[in-house]
Amino acid sequence: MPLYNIFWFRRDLRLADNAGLYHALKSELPVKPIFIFDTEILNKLDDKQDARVTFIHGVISELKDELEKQGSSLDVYYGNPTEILKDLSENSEVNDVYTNRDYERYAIARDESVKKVLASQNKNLHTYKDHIIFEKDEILKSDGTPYVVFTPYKRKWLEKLTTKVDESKQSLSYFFKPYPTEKYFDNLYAFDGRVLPSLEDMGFEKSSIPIPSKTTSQGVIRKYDEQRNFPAVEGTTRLGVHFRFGTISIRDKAKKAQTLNDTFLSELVWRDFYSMILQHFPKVEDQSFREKYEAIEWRNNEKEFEAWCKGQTGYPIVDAGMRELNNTGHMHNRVRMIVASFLTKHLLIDWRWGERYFAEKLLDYDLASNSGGWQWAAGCGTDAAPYFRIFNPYTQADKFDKKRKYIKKWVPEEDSDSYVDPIVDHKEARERCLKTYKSALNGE
DNA sequence: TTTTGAGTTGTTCGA
DNA sequence: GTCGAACAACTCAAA
Repeated sequence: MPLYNIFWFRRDLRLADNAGLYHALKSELPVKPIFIFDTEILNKLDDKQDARVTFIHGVISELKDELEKQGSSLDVYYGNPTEILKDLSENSEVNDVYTNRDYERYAIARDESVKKVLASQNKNLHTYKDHIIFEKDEILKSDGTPYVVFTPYKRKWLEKLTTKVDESKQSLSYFFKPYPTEKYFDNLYAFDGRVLPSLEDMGFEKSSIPIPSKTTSQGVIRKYDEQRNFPAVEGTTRLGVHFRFGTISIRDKAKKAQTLNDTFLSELVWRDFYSMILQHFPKVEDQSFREKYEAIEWRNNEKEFEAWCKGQTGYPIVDAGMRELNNTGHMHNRVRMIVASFLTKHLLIDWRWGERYFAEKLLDYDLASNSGGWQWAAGCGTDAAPYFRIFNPYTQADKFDKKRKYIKKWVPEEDSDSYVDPIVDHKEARERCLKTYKSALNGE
């Protein structure tokens, strides 16, 4: 019986350019790939037709097929990762476990306990950077502390790209270089994988929400800066869900962004920025980065929250966005800002309520970016919009959906009697918001 | 240590 | 219709 290493897939569901898989395959021993449907996460999902579960299930099934074509397979488990890896580590054929790093609070705790369990068998958990370009301590100010303002962070991030780490002659940044994982497929362990549990086995049903393609036309990226603000146009890449689950490589896309469009590259820097913020300041998961803002007296009216969720606020651009989200698991970025501003400022509902709703619905939900974005909108974040910057939903619609194509698609009744009246008056809500924020921040 | 310049995505008002 | 200033001071980054 040969000794082998385990490669544990998590948020890196691909074979190409996968850092941890590459390192595992380069180790001396054959590699057995595994995936775990984590009950700690799945049990918290209320929607039994969660589109992300359907998506992951499909991806895992494909991954298993691909590995079988390589003469190997994928062992898929359903349960608590620490318990499963404890059982596996007691097998004397298992040497070490390889995986890619995950930076969320739950994942960090989970990996710590897995590490302990493995250590009790004198086995190691080897972890690698794969999900982002730069980790939290790779981009720091000259005094060694983290940036909390985006622009200087980005400057340093771009500078770092050009640093020479090795002597290769390639002009491609070292940090964008792909891991030639496929070259080492011979080192995959030959075995018959366990039977893949069905969605129903895990208490879920197939969702009918389609997943955006992972191939984006170069044209979209090339014109990203011109077109990204118009929700009626296919001007954004919709790659978020693929970054989230690692079905594409961030290095590969960053490399393309570098040559095709600075603004798109900038969005990928934002992704690293908010990941870095979450790593250095884990509290931002559910607390305002700026403590003063915890003093805001949210109105938190549940009826109004429900109207917002359902897209029944009487503000066409807001309702269009929420209905797009509810129906597709996606919302255009410009509209995300508008609905977030509306919830926190017009309705004075705690940004955490909105953040949780997005977490439930968004295919591309990512804790770091989601809490970063919501805190930006609420004004309580790192680099936040000043609180008096309150989006006017009418002006935003005129500017970015001039022909009302997007609005008409989701709110066809906007001009008819059947459309709900505005839930609040813009001017009154604006003044109420300014007053509420002002008194909270002045400690009154 | 002090100083200086700057900060994703806006809106409103009045000239 | 267009334009600039005010919004309200504050914190951060870097010299």
